[in-house]
Amino acid sequence: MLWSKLFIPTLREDPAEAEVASHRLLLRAGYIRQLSAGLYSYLFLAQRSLLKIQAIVREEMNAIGGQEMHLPALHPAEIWQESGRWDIMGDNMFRLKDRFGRDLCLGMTHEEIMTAVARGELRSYKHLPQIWYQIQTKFRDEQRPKSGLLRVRQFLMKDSYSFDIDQAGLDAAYDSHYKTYCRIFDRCGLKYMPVEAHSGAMGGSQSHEFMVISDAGEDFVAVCKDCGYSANLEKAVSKPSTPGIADPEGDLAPEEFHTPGRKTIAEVSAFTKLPETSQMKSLVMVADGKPVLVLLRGDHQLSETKFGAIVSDPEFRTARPDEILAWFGAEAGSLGPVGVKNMPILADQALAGRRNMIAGANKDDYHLRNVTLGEDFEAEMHDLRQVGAGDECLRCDGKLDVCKTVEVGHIFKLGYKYSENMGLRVLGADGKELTPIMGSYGIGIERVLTCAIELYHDKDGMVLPASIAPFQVVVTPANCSDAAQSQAARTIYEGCLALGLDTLLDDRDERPGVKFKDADLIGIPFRIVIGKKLGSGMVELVDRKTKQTVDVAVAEAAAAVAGRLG
RNA sequence: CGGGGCGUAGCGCAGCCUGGUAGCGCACCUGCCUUGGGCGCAGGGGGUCGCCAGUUCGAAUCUGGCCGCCCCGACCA
Repeated sequence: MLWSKLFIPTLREDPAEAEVASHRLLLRAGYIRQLSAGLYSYLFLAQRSLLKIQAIVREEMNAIGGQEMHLPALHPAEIWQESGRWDIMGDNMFRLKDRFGRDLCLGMTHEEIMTAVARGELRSYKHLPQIWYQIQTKFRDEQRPKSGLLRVRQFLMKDSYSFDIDQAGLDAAYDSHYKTYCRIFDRCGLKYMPVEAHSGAMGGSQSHEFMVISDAGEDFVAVCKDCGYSANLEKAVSKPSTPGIADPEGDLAPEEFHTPGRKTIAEVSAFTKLPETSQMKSLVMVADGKPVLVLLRGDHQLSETKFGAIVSDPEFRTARPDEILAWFGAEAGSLGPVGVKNMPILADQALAGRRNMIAGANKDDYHLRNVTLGEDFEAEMHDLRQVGAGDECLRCDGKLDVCKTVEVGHIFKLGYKYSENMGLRVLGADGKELTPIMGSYGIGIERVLTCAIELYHDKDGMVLPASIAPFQVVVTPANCSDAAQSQAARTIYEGCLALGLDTLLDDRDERPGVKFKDADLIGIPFRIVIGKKLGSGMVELVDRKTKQTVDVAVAEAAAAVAGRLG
């Protein structure tokens, strides 16, 4: 295509509101423009790149028997009420009413709709298995859209759904999606890692996320460099580090001591000259309207995801100061488990086997020493702790790292939640009704592009993988008013097209510097420059990533690019 | 939703404190010039100063309210 005819509004300066690299470059390179918070127009370049990503996704989904569909984005409330998610989704779902006052919503995902299609039509086990997918716009009323295309209110998702007669079938569908996702992200040129994930509001058992390591991300993942264990921090497990010093021996009785003004773990640690690992941290939570006392080792953090799963109330909260005072007779900072009778006590496994620790005395400015779980109080033991960097891997004793990541894909074994709630049944070979088991599998299309930019950029702009770049090569005559250069550029451009390359001809009447800067900014992998060397029949082939330049003959330029693209 | 910041031309910003003509750079248009990393010269177009109200002879500037956007936190298939 001819650059002079295209709308590619590049900016010389960085837009003020863009912080993360991908956001800044998408705006500067003329890929996107913002309409409103979390709503972006995808201009020509972005659309080309997104279409390439979608084409890769389609090819790979079709290769495992996926059948593409197109479903409504506007859904009646009833269908979400049937699955129970009308209430669960809360404010994250866009809701509206039609002219008759009927409740509708904009789809955040399509489990309900796919299941509704299936239950109307799938009658026999012979119809299974099925993999259905779509690549469509999803809507989420995010509390805080941010970071350009990373967290938006309207975005493209490939979501597929598998229907199988039994667990083995689901396992196979899950496994083939896992492998397909690896192929898709490989082809898109991403560096990514599959990690064990928490299945969240989707429900279901097994789940993996496909994560790209990036400071722009919002998810934290624990990774073991030695054995490859990796899991979302919401779910990750580890061996706690060894306590700073061994516990005092013996069957000692709790003993009160004065700790004036020492409220935090760190303050009590400094005051007692004992490491934080010698303390019990007491947190007061409110779940289902009732208080719960949570105990952790002093240096550990509560995993809210794990806690929420145990109390099965996603709406739990921390207790207010007035509630704490009423229940404990003391303020936060002097709380402990000894003598607590009016609420359940949940203790983290890291406290098992520990003896004679420090805890709050439930009396302002006092703590207890020699507190032992199982002797001085009883508690339910659970895994409540959030893994921290430096913890030991449970599988191999290696050290765990914690990385910031962006989620580009997520696969779930849904189980029977939707088929059961929504009445999807087929007849089995034995003539009895059976409930199909489902899986659901998503890919954030824009996030593939965003992550590629986060991973691959330099001071001059994007360095996109050729498979998802809007064009593969740009042909740049240095001086358009030079007829020979223009003519040679045209010839090479047509040669590239003839070889099936996505080619851009920069025929703009601009100075060479402008064209070079723009080409670098929008991230086209190769550039053929026609300049003064044309006199000796040569042009330059420039690699965007390495900036390395080689001279090639005019007649061979197109083939040289094609060769490099493989 | 809590905390912070910002709203002046398409983009980046100054002016506001101390009220009186709306400015700069880039981009854009015309002409000349130039042609290997965002050239140069000359001329030109473009802004209800986020919105509403108030104070004042007079408001981009002071006061109040509202709206929008960004960042941190909380939240998040």
